[in-house]
Amino acid sequence: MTSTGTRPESAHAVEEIRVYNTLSRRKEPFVTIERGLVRMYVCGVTPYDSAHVGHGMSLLAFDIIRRYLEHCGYQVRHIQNFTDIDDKIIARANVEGIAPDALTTRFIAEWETQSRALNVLPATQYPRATDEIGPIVAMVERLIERGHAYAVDGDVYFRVRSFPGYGKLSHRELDDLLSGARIEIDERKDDPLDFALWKAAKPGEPHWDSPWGPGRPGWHIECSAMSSTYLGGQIDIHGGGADLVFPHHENEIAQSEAFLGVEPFARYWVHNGLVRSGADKMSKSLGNFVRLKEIIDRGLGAAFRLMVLQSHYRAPLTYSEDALLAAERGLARLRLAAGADAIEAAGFEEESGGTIRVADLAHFAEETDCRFHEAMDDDFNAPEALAALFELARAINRERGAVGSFESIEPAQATLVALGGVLGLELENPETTTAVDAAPFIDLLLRVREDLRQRREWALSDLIRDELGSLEVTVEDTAAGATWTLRRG
RNA sequence: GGCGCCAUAGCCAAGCGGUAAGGCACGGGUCUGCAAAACCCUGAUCGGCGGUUCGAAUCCGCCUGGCGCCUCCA
Repeated sequence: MTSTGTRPESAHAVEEIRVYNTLSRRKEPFVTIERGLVRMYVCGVTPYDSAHVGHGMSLLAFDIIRRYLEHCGYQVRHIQNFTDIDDKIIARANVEGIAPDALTTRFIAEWETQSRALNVLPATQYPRATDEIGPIVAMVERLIERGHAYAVDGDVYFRVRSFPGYGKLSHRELDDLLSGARIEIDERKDDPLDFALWKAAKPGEPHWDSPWGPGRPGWHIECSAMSSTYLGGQIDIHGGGADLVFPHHENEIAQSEAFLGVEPFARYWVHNGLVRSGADKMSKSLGNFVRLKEIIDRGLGAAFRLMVLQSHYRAPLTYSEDALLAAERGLARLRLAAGADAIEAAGFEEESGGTIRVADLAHFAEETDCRFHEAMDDDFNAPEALAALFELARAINRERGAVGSFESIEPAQATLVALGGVLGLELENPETTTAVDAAPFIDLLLRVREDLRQRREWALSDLIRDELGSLEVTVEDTAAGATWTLRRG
């Protein structure tokens, strides 16, 4: 590593970061509870089905935020949960005729595999709701003691009217919520908006013992409990998709603040925009989703990350096959600029007199570094940061063509690779699906072809290139000979 | 019905008061036996109508179109 792209670990540097807070609806200076440490809780998934592009967007958005904070010298304690018990899990398990935990184990494993495939840094811990029943029950008991919750027939509900700040995150009034009239009236509840903390088990359902009888946690409480267990009381960042603002995060605030007696529960509420498929939100309920697996299996994981980076994390992302392929092309150009292979293979001759240009490029790299950090400091504006990297890449490629000496572009390449790395882009190690089995034969074919080219037998030479092309092998002739790459997709 | 968001070139997408980043595609070049890649050149006044301002894509109002949340959801 070079010193390029790193930041001083001083408080001055980190205080330049501004983060948009859903709670205040504005960008705020980022100041952590404890200097140098970020306590971050990001809502994970309910593992009852395969992850789709929307989950990937959230995963990447927070991975990028985390990487940048670490780059700025913070230690990030990152907790991501699995809500591995709820109605959908039970329903799906019943359909498949397996136990709920067998189902969730499968999808959690899948999630972890895909997370790795997308080059997402592993969270510090991945707690599961079913492993945290003790803390959950304790929290519910405490809420009852304090008058914030009440038990009815084995269920326990949070008394929304007991928490004055209810609605502050999603900026709603209780009465406005009621007018929505989409809530089933349950006569047993004090208020229709009261939500379940604990649900009595129905026959055949998974259950745990509790002071209110056998049952399971309701949605929302598990996150409050896990956050408290793994991060202590107040935390710095609580994240998730924009669709979690209400009711999930609103309810979490009510539970956690009522429980902790501390406000705010999370200093920064960060929400990523939702992925759209055409005009609509992509979701399982709409059935218009693309599975993450499809993208990863096609070797387009890094391209997907670039696609996500090209739009702001808070803005909705319009997903399309075209956009994904466009990102793949862009990624290839960044990698070309970052890589040393091409220049060596091309065997450009050293030229003197490139000094001034080299100085220009070095200077440009410094400016890029500045622009990159300014963009990322401003609420993680990755599209702007990435734009700077693309311009640097063009400058490098231009320089390479003009001067052709590796030494002249190496420092700029180091900057490009370092900054790309901050965004989780591995520009040096393309995820080539190296066909080790076929490689010797392809090399042999190209050697023969080279001989044909020497004899100017273009027809046969082109035939080999075309045929290889139809076999997903792209052949490119350079000044130093032919190169080949295996196409993906 | 309530709350909120968005509308920028063919597509994706930044900018959010000082006169439009970037990516992909298209077209024209350079290079190449040809091709590919790379590089160079080329394209928008920012949904519509008013208003505020010396100045607005950026602020305010109205209109049109679309989306999200209010029910499971990253």
